[in-house]
Amino acid sequence: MRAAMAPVANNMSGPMEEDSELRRGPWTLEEDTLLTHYIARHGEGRWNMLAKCAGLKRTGKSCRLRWLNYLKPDIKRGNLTPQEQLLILELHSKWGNRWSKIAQHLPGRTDNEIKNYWRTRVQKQARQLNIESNSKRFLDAVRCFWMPRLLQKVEQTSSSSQTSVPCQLSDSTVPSLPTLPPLANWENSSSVITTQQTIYPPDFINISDQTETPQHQTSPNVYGHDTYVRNYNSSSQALEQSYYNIDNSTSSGYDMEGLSFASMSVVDSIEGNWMSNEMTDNLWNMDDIWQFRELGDGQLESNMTH
DNA sequence: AAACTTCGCAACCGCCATCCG
DNA sequence: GCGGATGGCGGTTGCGAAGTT
Repeated sequence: MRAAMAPVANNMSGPMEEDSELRRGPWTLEEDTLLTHYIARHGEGRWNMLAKCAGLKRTGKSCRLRWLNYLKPDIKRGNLTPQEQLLILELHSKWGNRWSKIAQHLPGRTDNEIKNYWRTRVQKQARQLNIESNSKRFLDAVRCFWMPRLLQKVEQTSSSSQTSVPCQLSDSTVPSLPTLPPLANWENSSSVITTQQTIYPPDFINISDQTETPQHQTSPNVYGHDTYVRNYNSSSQALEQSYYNIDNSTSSGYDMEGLSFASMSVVDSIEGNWMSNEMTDNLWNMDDIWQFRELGDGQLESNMTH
């Protein structure tokens, strides 16, 4: 789909006549062709000059953006795969809104696309949960629920179709398992959850930028990837036990600083729900596994239980 | 089927850093 | 060292499509 901003010419006149010829809004096929051909011959860079020499009535900035976000041959189009989504979540937890840096780890994806994904999908979930999307509560929820599910989805995808994993993850860019816990706050809360020391295997991932200190330091490696996945692929009960010492018998749920998920048995429902999804469904998002409704006084209940 | 709402995303804007004469 | 040009980045806008009422 193309956004169809009306082509607007600057309505300046007189001395600024040259500016008035500058086009804005959606690019035409002709413009795309001009830009593509020019870059094919002369390469990119010097965008203002490039725009003039190519005969484009566009700013250099506009040309650069059009090329980088749309025309460049290695741009990957289509829905983000679970792998890519997982990677985005992981990297965002490390680097925040540094979209271009995150995009460097997703070949063929642009910072703009990732930014849009975050705003339209991730922040939407935060809104639905009535949590600030950059709050610790939301990040914890993402780590503890969304990312593990994504990981399992990744596993299912890769095992069911070994032929193509759209996201070409190198060893250095394999997504880490959720940077789970900052769990300190959980332990300090009245949560019925007590956490085990390590919830994910840092070794699974090795995001290349080793010079940066993750926002949330990880625990020593305990699980290998296989173990981690096995835990997920085993019964959800075992899953719960392996990740959280959840006392299902004594509580209908747990309270995460006011974020009350319904009983953790919701995991069963959640899995049942998205395990049944078509593996070929590329447009897989959090909605599939993470649907809550408000119960009032800030409490949330998963729709999966219904 | 029409009106309305929400979603997805391309494109723009403004700020900042770097380059270069 | 200075200042303009350029490039890069994150935030925001606005429109058509899709979905809902």
